Amino acid sequence: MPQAKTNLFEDDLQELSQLFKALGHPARLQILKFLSKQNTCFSGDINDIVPLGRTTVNQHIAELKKAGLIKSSTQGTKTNYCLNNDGISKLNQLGISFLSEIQCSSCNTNEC
Amino acid sequence: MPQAKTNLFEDDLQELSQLFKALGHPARLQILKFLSKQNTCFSGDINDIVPLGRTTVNQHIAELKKAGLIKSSTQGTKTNYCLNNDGISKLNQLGISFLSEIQCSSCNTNEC
DNA sequence: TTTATTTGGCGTAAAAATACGTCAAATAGT
DNA sequence: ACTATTTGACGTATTTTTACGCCAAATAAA
Repeated sequence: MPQAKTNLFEDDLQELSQLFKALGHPARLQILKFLSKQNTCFSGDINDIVPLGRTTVNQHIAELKKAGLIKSSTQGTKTNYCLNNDGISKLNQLGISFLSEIQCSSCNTNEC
Repeated sequence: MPQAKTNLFEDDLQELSQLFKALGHPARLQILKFLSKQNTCFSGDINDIVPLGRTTVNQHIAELKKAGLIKSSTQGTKTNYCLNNDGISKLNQLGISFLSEIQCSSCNTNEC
């Protein structure tokens, strides 16, 4: 049985630091910023704007997803990524103004 | 000559992600929070409150220092650490409310 | 049905972060 | 002068992160 990994730190610190960690890479900030501009949820050609290989970008995307900051839906071969209000609202609650502009209108409706 | 390491990302993204990265570990958040409570700048027995070995804590302290979020001064064998308004104000500008309470009154005067 | 696109998954190399132990210097206390 | 404290510095083992290349599945296009 995999041990429950005792938390050395209080849960809120743990959670908060996870959020900050997710923001701790320029590529990921760039992706979030980009997604916030495309108020129509855009596909994974985030690749075109991030100066890194596709695989690497995918990894960063996966991390943002894991952190609950973005989500995805598939349309054919393409995948649409958009901001996840669940996570973004956490940031807003923290008052992170850098991302205050981040509100994807078409997200969290049903379009993506 | 060590090459100037071309920046793949825009400077503001780079700088911002560095800040977030510094906040991306529970121990470092704990330290910042602790320092904000001790409005009298307190010494390096941050060790007592962080559930990690002394050397490790020192490393985290060093990172916070590198990020410009804290600073230190020596008194005898002891070292006083306190928040560095230079860095903290950056956070405040970002609107990070978690740390809004962080204002070390006696810091940045001359007491530490 | 072939062929091209778009992705996710897997493996992996290199670098960075994390967590310590040990040691040595500075200084405070006896 | 000797001893104990408090630190920073150094080395190092592990783990994570970062960055890719390659392959395979799904679907769109020819």
